[in-house]
Amino acid sequence: MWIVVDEPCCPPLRDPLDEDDAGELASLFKALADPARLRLVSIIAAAPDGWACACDLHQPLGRSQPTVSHHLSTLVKAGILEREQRGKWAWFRVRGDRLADLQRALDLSAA
Amino acid sequence: MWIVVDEPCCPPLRDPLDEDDAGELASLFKALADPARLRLVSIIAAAPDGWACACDLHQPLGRSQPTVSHHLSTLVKAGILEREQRGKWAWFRVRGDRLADLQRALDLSAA
DNA sequence: CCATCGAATCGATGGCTGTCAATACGATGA
DNA sequence: TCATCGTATTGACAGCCATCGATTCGATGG
Repeated sequence: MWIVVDEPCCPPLRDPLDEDDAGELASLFKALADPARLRLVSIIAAAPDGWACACDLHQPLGRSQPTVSHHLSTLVKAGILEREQRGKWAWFRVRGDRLADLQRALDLSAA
Repeated sequence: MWIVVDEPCCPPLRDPLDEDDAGELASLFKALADPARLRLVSIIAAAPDGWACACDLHQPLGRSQPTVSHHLSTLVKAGILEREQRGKWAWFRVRGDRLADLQRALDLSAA
């Protein structure tokens, strides 16, 4: 009796991105996978000198203050925003290097 | 009696990304905000001619067949993958132009 | 027409998350 | 020290989502 081996439909593929790297990269994308957070990054990036005060973010976003604070914290934890305390105000800046990392990660399309 | 107006902590900002655009962009990022989907894109992009058969994707991913099918469908719906039926096999290709769109969207860091 | 096989859909489930009201924290200034 | 104001945290809730087993769909070949 034989084991009949079907011919494969295609050659085997190797995996160039392991589970750990994928998880790390996914958490970066997840930080940007929300309209409120994207608009936050957009608003902050458009600030004259790159720094924006949290007090100016609630109103244009149309979200409550705790919600905005939550999103800012998420973006900081992901490394996309940088936070600085000035008196009783919190200021934020976009970390362009992290966005550049993401851009580079999307270069697998060039492979 | 006066209404005391505090001086603002910073100049007002304009919003360069409206809610609709943000939602559209966010759904693109959301499609990539999962380790399994990132690895799928990575594996498919690494295929010799750019096309990969679904039958070769379950095993390297370590996920069940329905789960992989669900993720592939998500990526196709987001426009990141392209699907083609060949006999009883489903083949997929990465749409580099959509990834390029994402790369361009991250250019707000250059502003 | 039927058996087979690859892929998609269904139903269920556990976990994650975006949101807000209420509250607590922290810095400033009187 | 106390009142004020900006911000963070807590608690709660509703909705979304990744996952899988079971089933169904669809195409192929006998």
